Formats: sequence, C-alpha cells, structure tokens
Amino acid sequence: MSDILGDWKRTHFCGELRKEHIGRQVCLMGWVHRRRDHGGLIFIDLRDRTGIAQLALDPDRDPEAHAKAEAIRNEFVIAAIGTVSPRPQGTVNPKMPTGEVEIEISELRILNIAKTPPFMLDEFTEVAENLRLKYRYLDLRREAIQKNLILRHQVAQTVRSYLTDNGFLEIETPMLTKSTPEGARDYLVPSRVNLGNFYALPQSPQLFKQLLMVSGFDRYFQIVRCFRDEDLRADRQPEFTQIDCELSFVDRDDVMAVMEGMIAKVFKSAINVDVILPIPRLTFAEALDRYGVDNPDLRFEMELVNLTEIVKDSGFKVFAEVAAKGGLVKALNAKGCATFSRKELDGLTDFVAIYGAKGLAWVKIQEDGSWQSPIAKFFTTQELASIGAALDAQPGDLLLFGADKPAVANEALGRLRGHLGNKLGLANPNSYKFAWVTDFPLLEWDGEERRHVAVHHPFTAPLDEDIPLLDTEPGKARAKAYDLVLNGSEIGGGSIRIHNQAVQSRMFNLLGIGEEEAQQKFGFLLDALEYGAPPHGGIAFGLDRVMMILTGAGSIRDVIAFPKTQKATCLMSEAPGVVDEKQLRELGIRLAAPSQQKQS
RNA sequence: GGGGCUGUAGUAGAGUCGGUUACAACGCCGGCCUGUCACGCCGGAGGUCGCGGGUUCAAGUCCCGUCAGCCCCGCCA
Repeated sequence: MSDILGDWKRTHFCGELRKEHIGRQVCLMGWVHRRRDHGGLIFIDLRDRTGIAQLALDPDRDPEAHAKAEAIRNEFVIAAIGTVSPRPQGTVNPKMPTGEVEIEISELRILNIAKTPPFMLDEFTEVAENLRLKYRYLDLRREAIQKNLILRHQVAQTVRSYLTDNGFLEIETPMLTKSTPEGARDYLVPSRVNLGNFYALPQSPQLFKQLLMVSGFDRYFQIVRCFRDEDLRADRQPEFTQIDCELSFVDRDDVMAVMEGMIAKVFKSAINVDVILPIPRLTFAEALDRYGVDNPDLRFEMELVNLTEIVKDSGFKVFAEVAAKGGLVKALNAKGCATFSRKELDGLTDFVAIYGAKGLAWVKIQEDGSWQSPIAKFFTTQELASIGAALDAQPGDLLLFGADKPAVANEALGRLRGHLGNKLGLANPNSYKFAWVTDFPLLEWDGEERRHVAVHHPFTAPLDEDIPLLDTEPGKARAKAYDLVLNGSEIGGGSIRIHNQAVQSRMFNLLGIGEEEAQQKFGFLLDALEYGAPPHGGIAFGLDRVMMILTGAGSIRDVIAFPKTQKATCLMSEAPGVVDEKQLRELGIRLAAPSQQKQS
C-alpha cells in the first residue's frame, strides 16, 4: 500500500514556501492535515513542523498522482514533487503564510498510511486531557503545543549563549546521588551492587554546584532535570527543569545583575518584550505588608492596608481581639465592586476560607457615601473616617477585611488580591512585571517538628549584620536570599552560600542537625569548605514556569513534551509499572503485603 | 490525607420533573462534485450513558460506593 522513499530528497519545508519560490520544482514531505476532494481537483494541506502548504492535484495534468491522492486520508505520511505556482486570481488565502502559492503536484509517494486518529488534530477541536496524554505523540503534532516546545528550545539556546558569553561553564552533575535531609521527599533508586543502599535523584544540584565553586570553575550553569516526590499542581511536575547557576567571588547584587540580564535577553528574543533593568526590588517584609504574599502580582495595585492600629480599641470585638492577641487586621479596596451580589461576596468568603480565614468582612460604599455593611455599626464615626481614609474609599468601592494571625491574614488577603486581580481583569496578560524579593528570613519555626527549618536551604548565608542574631534570636535573622517574581509567580530563587565551615556547622546546629548527622550527610561539603572555598552564590530558575508565562500556557503540561498526570503517572507509557520478581530479587527488595499496595 | 469540578457514539456536547426507539454537530464509511482552504451536497454506520451496587413498575437522570482526569489545601528547603 505504501511507497518507498527511494532516492527522493526533501528540498523545502511546507511552511517556508512563498511567492519567491514560484516556478521552482520542490519536494515536500509531511503529514496530510486535510484533504479536499472536489471530484476532479484534489487539494491536500500538507503539514510539517514549520506549517502547512497546499498541494493541488489536477486529474488532467497528472492522472496518476491524482488517482493516488484519492486514497489518501488524514495523517498519512506522504512525499510530493511538484512546481510552486501562484494561486489563481481570487483564490489566495490571506490566513495562511503560504497562502499565495500552491504546489502543482506531478508525482506522489505514500510513505506510510495512518489509522484515523482518536481525535482531530486541527486547532479547533478541544480534547479531553487524558486522551491527549494517552496519545501524546499525536497531541504533539498539533500546532499550539509544537510552538511551545520550539520556543522552549529557543529559550534554552538563548540561555546557553548568554551564560557562555558571561563566563559560565556548562558542567553536568550526577543524577544518581545521595539522599539528604531537609527539603522535599526524594525519589529513590535502589543500588544492586550495594544491596540495601539507595541513591536519590537530585532535588537540585545544590551541593555539587557549590563544590564546583570550591574547585575553581568560577561560574557554572546547567539546564538540568530535578526531581521532587511531592504532590502535583498546575505549575508543578515531579520532574522539572531548572536553569541552575552558581558564581564565585560575588555578593547578592552581582548575581542579580548577571541574571536579570539573562532574563531580559530571554524575554526580548522569545516574545520581543523589553524588560526594564534593573528589576525593582522589595524586601520580604515589604512584600508581605503590601501584598500579603512573597510572590506578588505587580501588574495591578490594590495593596493591602494594615488597619490594626485604627481598630485595636474599637467596639468590634472580632477585630479588637485579634489585635490584642498580636494578630493583624488588614483590608483591601476592590475599586468599583460595590455592585457585587450577596452570592459573589459569599464566593469571596469561601475563597479566603481555603487559606484558613474564618470570615471576610465587607463594606460597600454607596453612591451617597454611606456605608452598607454588617460591621459598620460597631465603629465610631472617627474610626470609620480613618478606615475610609486609609483605604481611599470612594463611592462604588468594596472594602474587604481580614483579621487573623499575621500569617493567615496576610495569605488570605494576599491570595484574595490575586484572585480579584484575575476576576476583574486587572492583570493584563501582555504585561510583565518583575521584582526581586530579598531579605527573606533565614529560618522558620516548624511547630510540628519543634525546631527551626531553613526557609531557603541550609547552605544559605545570613546577612552579615544578622550573624550575631544566630546566637540570640535566630528566628529574626535574615538571609542573603532572593527570589525573582513575575506576574505573581516565583520563577527563580537563590542565595549567597555559606563558605565558612564554622558558620555552616553552626547552621546545622540551629536546624537541629547534630554534628554526627551533619558529618554523615554533608561531611563532604563541610570538608570541602575547609580547603579554601571562595565566597559564592547562585540561583536557579524554573524553566517550565518561565515557559508557561512566555507561552501563556495554563498548565505546565503544555510546555513539557511528555508530562505526568496529577497522580504522577504517564498515561502513554503507563509508568510507573510493576517490575519482575527477578528484578526485585537482584535489588534485595521484597514488597510489603499486597493490601498495602495499590491494586493495578 | 482533605475539599471541589468533570465523566453520554471516534471527538466535544444537549438530554427538562425519573417515563416511547438516547439527540444534532464534527469525524468516519459510501456516492456526487474541477478552485477549495474548518470545501459543499446526498446517504449510511456508529452507544456497556466511566464502573459497581441500591431505590423504583421504570434510572443517562435519584442515592451510596468506586475509578479516572482536572483545580485547590496540606506538602513542595
């Protein structure tokens, strides 16, 4: 049924043919996107990764090729030789880049037939994602997702050339490495030659890149896969890609300056957006105060306002008690939203409840300036005036209040701010607002484990002026850490590292990692720090998240060729799967009782 | 571990208050058609209503459970 390729050589890609090619004899190869059979004349839209070209088969001109074309169906793989011709007057298709020409086919070869695909591969058909993932190789033929992956390649190329131009060396680090405490759950790989021992897949090449600095490579980068066995989200996959960088003899400003240059170059080359440098900075404390979260969407205002001082002595017990217990009373002004219905307000209350808020007080400012609100009656005229002034309340505005422990009040209102920004269309999808967030706390108290844990990671250096705090109030020490935030998404983060063995040991101590454990888990790093480690620091960007923003993808799966489902399975390969008893025996592994295993 | 949404021909959907043979579109198959481009016209085939149980004279529809996909909380240094 199908023909051999023979000695045919492709001369052009489908999407590149233009008026300039008229008169040329060309040989195209690709997939049949669509066939239009007029009884006599047959048109075939031939597709490859560059686009679509129209093949014209005329029974009068070449009966043999035309007869062959009658059997052709969608997604057949064909090769065609013909002459690039102008389309007749009035039949030019301005919607297609190749719409001014067509190829008058003289010879046709069917290189492979194809079953009818389980779903249409055109740009119009919405397909359930589980089906797309099962037939991923077909889904990947579709233009939208091909464009994403092609852009991803271009971004990777831009990154490589920028970093190379700036003295970075691309060096690979192990995939089979050692499990370390702290951080995410590891993916483990059993060792056959060391029965009972396990490698861990890297959560990031953190320790190795620091050791490369100790080795004197000065600047390192890697576009590298990382693995974290945690639950998935729309922007989180168990294996994901980092643009991982480390630099020697630098402080924070040096890292941020080099890296924002890279980001600017990527955005210019990928989507022709000019990133204004330097990227503005705000401290973690300021971000929380003004936006409630450490990854604010800066495309719109609607900042949070702290009303704790104004309401702490008010007659509204809910607010007064929160203030008395050290909590926060904050509010935001949803401009022009006094028209919200009761149902919409309930929806907002449900939304903040997700983040632990027990309620959401509201005030609608009426056209006559009066306050419609269940809580207005609890405040004095003076208090109302102060609240109104603090929030710049105007007729038609909707004021929304949260009162809780600082963490809950900030997160609930901060997330509400982001939610409203999207709902009200304040977040312009064509706008790109970057910010560095700096001065993160070094440590965070873990109530469950009753110990401090590192906010960034255990190798992050404290601010020089906060080092004395490590002995007195470690929880107040700030870190030389920085995140790059874009449109409400954290796209990168890094820090200056501890390069002094004594400080690193002290850090482990603060984290409740004993000397023996530190030696066992991180001994090689501690040793290395004693052999002349330069001051160094670095950063890692989430390439997948960057690509989501550059492509406008709603899901991380749309920028990854073969992604996993929310349950971390691959619907195409059906990974993970069971393995032979023999394989397990070689690894010295015996499975727990079947009742403890997932049925499959 | 928890909350929510979805599941009906190959695809994406409609299906009212539980009531006749589950509907139209796209795709597919056949026929016709020499300038279409999401071609058009005529005809045809195609269904375990995710799966299991229950209520009922009667279930796509109501109830319970379960599976899968998605979104979220926890988790993700």
